[in-house]
Amino acid sequence: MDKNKKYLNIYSELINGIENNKIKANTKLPSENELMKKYNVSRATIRNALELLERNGYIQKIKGKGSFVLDINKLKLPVSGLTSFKELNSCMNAKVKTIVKELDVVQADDYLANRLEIPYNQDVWKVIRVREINDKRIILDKDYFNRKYVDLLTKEICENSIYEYLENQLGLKISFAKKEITVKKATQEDKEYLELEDYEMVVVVRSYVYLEDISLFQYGESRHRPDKFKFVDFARRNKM
Amino acid sequence: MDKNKKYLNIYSELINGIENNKIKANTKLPSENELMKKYNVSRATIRNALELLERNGYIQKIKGKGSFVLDINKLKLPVSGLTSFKELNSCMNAKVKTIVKELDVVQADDYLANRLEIPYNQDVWKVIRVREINDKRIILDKDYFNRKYVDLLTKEICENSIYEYLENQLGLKISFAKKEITVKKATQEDKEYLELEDYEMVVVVRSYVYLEDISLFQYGESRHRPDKFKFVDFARRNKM
DNA sequence: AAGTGGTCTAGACCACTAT
DNA sequence: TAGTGGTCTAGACCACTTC
Repeated sequence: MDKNKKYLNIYSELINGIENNKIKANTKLPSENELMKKYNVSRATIRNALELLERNGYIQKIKGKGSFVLDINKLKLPVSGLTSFKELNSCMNAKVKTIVKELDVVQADDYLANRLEIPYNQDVWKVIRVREINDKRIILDKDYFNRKYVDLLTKEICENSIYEYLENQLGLKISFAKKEITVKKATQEDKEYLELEDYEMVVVVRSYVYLEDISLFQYGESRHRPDKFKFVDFARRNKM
Repeated sequence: MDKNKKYLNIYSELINGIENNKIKANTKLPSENELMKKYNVSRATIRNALELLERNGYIQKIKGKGSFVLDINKLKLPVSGLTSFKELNSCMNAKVKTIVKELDVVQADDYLANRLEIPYNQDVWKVIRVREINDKRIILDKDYFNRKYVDLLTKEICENSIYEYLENQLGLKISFAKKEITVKKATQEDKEYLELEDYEMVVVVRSYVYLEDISLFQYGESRHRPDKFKFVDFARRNKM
């Protein structure tokens, strides 16, 4: 763990304290001055750590007063900020299963070429998965990966976490994503794959995911039964 | 504008360049070293400015390479990050109208006391508004404000922007919000106020909005006709 | 007046990318 | 090897809150 990055170590030490309730919500953190002494680092390092805590909704700094610990139980952040399945379902206690319906290399048609910003006919991984939650088929995930960045995908990888494979095995660095949430009439495909009951609509989450070097490498559509969908967002007011 | 904050001035100068296309997408910004010389400031100041640009999706920094300008047209950020109505509808060219259906001070029942974390029976502003987009009643906004922070609200204020009033007239500093997007069966009230056509469901955006001193001052529900709803999010991968 | 976080300076060394 | 952004230090002054 210890990557010799002092501010990250301090950051995670503070997070641990907050999540284990050793540092209580609505109390003050030690001042930046005190933290400097405690960790024997410069103020900029402390500020780097606190900046991360603030950005991720753990604390709120107030000028002249101090850094206040927010109630994470009340604010319950979207855990990762990027992954679709895990992020969109905070149903931690649910029984979850992934069924791979399709796993192919296809050649980009106009639609895909456009979505992935690649030439027509270029190779693309196509992955269609159904997510079962508590034995009900609730989510249909259709994902497309630029083959240039992903040489191989297997059924096993797709049944577990593709992202874990991409990041930990292939060493791809995912940096940001654009997401779009809309509601659409359910298609024939939705009705086939999902247990939609009487619902006529699905929630569609489209994502465009980029690597660290700004290359677009994935386009995905996550289609949810509306009653089971929930998206939680923590947003800070922009400066200026 | 010049608030003597160098990094904010540099930040907005760079934003202007990007938005007016003087600084082109997919090109590199000058290096931090060059920007230091250009603006005659220290590197930390430049880094403060670039950090803001990166956080807001204008650039992507790549170690060893430089700061690359992202295509804002492709990524189209949620404009403000907090306000409900404007943020959730990027229909900029649409004709928009707000109709105030109800504007009262009420006493918190159990539900509201819970939502706003105030004692039972405490005074709360209740505002119910219908939003017309292109002459169709599309959104029903139900907002509740802790009276402690908002002494007076008028029909005129509610027809324009309540937030503008709170921030610019009352000087309230809004700092962050928790939002939750779900889809629910339309209620009788939804059907009454909105032109739902055949849709049986509405998209519900619940927000809890906090001031700079961490006090919760607003709870709101924004109820949307599903076909007109769209939420766009720009998310960065968390460190660690 | 003392303490807090916000801004800023002027250095330094590092890991990474380019060539 | 030279240039880039990432981390870190040791100062300084400011505006704000608390007393």
